[in-house]
Amino acid sequence: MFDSYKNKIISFYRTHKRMPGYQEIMNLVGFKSKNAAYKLVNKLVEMGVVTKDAKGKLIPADRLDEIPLLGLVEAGIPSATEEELTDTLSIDDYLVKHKDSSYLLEVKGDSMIEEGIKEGDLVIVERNKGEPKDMDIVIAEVDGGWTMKYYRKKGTLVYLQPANKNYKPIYPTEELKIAAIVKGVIRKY
Amino acid sequence: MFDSYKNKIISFYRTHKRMPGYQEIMNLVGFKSKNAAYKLVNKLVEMGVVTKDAKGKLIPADRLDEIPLLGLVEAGIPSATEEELTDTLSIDDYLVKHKDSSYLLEVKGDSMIEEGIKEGDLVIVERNKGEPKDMDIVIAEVDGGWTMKYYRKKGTLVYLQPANKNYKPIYPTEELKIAAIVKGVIRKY
DNA sequence: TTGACTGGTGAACACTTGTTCACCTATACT
DNA sequence: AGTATAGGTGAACAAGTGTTCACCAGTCAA
Repeated sequence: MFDSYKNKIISFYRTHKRMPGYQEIMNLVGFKSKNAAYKLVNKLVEMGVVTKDAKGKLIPADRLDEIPLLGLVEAGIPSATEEELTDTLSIDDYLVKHKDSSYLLEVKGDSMIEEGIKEGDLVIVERNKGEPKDMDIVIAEVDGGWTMKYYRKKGTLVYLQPANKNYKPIYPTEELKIAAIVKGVIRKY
Repeated sequence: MFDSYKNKIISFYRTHKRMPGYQEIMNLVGFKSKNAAYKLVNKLVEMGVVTKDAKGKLIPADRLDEIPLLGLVEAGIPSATEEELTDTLSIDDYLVKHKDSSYLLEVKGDSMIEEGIKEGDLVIVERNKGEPKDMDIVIAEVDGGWTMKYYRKKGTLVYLQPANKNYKPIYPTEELKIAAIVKGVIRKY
């Protein structure tokens, strides 16, 4: 009878992509007084489900966008009852630092298979981030086509190395165009 | 002089986690009339940067939370100027279908290395999703500890198979507790 | 029984909301 | 010349915003 209130507000946020106002909360949960909604909200704030900003407007607590991070696989998954999980993580924020210069690319081929990047995976790449370091994974142009490889730099020698024994390193004949540096990998099953 | 307006509103959303009101937009971009903000907003709506809901309130267009999906690695990265990218993707929504039963676990060890899951990766797991299928990757309890393995089911025979030649399959002696099914993998560089 | 909470109603407040209309430039194009 | 047109100001509107105060019905413990 109380978690129900919470869930209604959360699902309002999920569908409307914004927080409800107090009158909207009234209608949402069936109160007849705006103040009842006001008190309900304050309780949700104390619980950390939701936050208010400087103007009192509701903003979603981090937790709504985030997913519980439970720890190591070895530790297993705690029982449903003890929901005292402190650590949560926003996948978006974890993977993407600079939203304006980040892009997703779909992986074709198996040239990075030993790095754990398989065909069909998506890689998050960041553009304009200066010179890559040795062993960074980069998107580079060679012979008019684009590939993903390790960026290798030993002294003045610069080349591209696949993560697959079956392929040979690529020593660029002309200039080596680096389009972006790979910052993350995501795979869906 | 106009993209600057757009960026100010977007960064307001990024920092405040909600859309500004019209008066807030005024102060944000330096207008002296609320109506100027109103017209600006309507232009942004036509551009698809932002949307209005039934009550006229602003809600972020999908694009703000999403990241451009450019296509295959082979296709490379389009030049910065031609920003006509239609396809965008929300990493969160892509990976997480049921937010309430999804959790993140950190991977230890190399037992799934041939599946491209390395130590330090995070896996997104979903709980309570019924019986796993053959070759699903699961979090299971064996001998009092938890591991991640392939769930194998051949007729009545059920066992756990690692994705690493150096390890042997595990044939459960007693009951096999499946805690969750792995739905995704994320890795940050 | 008394008294303290808890959770709700109802009304009031100053302010912000989204929206509309009339007016005022500039600049660009015939 | 004139005349559109894009982009801004200013004022007004009803409705919703967050917040506060007074009040009231139950439940719980002393």
